Amino acid sequence: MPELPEVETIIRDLRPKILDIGISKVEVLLPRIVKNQTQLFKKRLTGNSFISIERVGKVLIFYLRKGDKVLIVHLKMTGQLIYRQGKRIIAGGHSGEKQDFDLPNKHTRVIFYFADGSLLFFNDLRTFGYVKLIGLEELREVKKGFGVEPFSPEFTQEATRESLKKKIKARQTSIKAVLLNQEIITGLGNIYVDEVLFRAKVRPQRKASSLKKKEIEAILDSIRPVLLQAIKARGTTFNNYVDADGNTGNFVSRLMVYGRAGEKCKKCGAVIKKIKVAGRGTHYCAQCQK
DNA sequence: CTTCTTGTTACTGA
DNA sequence: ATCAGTAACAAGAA
Repeated sequence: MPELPEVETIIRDLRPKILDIGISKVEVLLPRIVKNQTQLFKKRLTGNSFISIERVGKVLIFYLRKGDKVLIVHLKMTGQLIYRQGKRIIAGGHSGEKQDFDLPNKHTRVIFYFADGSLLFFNDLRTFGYVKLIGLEELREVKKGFGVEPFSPEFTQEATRESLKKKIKARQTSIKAVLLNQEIITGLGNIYVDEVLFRAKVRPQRKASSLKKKEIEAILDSIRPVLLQAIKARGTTFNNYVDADGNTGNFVSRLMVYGRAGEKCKKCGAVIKKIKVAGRGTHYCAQCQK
């Protein structure tokens, strides 16, 4: 499940590899993934090149040298962007475990061919993800739909914090549902919401409106540290995620609650519980979190 | 066979 | 209009 740290890791990996390299060919193996715009897709990308890559929440934005469109990619649950230097397997690199598989494979949906012989594969087992071209106007609309970026300068500003506190207090649903809502704060998904709430010592099922000022502050203060640690570990591979080199992330061993139901809390030894909140599997320590 | 997995959105009802 | 809750999507694992 790629969330902010995983998407950020992929972008950082891709930048030095594919920027300003000509795109010589594009292959679409599943038209649904490019919103059935295969012809337009090929026409706009072939002979073009990516000049920069940005991220909004969990969405990747690839800016193009030519034309007035940008390419946006959402990995949803099982999407992957894997870069290969031709057919050669890239040795070493990062610390994650090497996923040595052949590409393309049956989950490959789109292939980008670069002028230097390298390849970028968009793989997606469950095909919820997408790769699509949108105009700058639509890009503005997309960006508008997202809330505050945890790593933007404004995130720590007093005015933003006050506004976030107010928004959270006003919600009549669980704090977990609030943190999953990309329109308030962007980038958190099921794994990191559970981790943030553990760090903040707040139970996920608590009603947002019931939280004390100090508890909301603890939550806001926990977001950056949790995400930073995860980025440092190159993300969390729970089942499907791999980075741009096809390597798994290393954060699983550092998870405090997610995926640890029935195991002992690393802080207090109590058994980690698993319940359903906001329709999602939710993990917490009843002793550490109140 | 059933149940579970999740990011996002469509839909429903308040 | 806004908000909240749930089903749906897809494909595989257990």
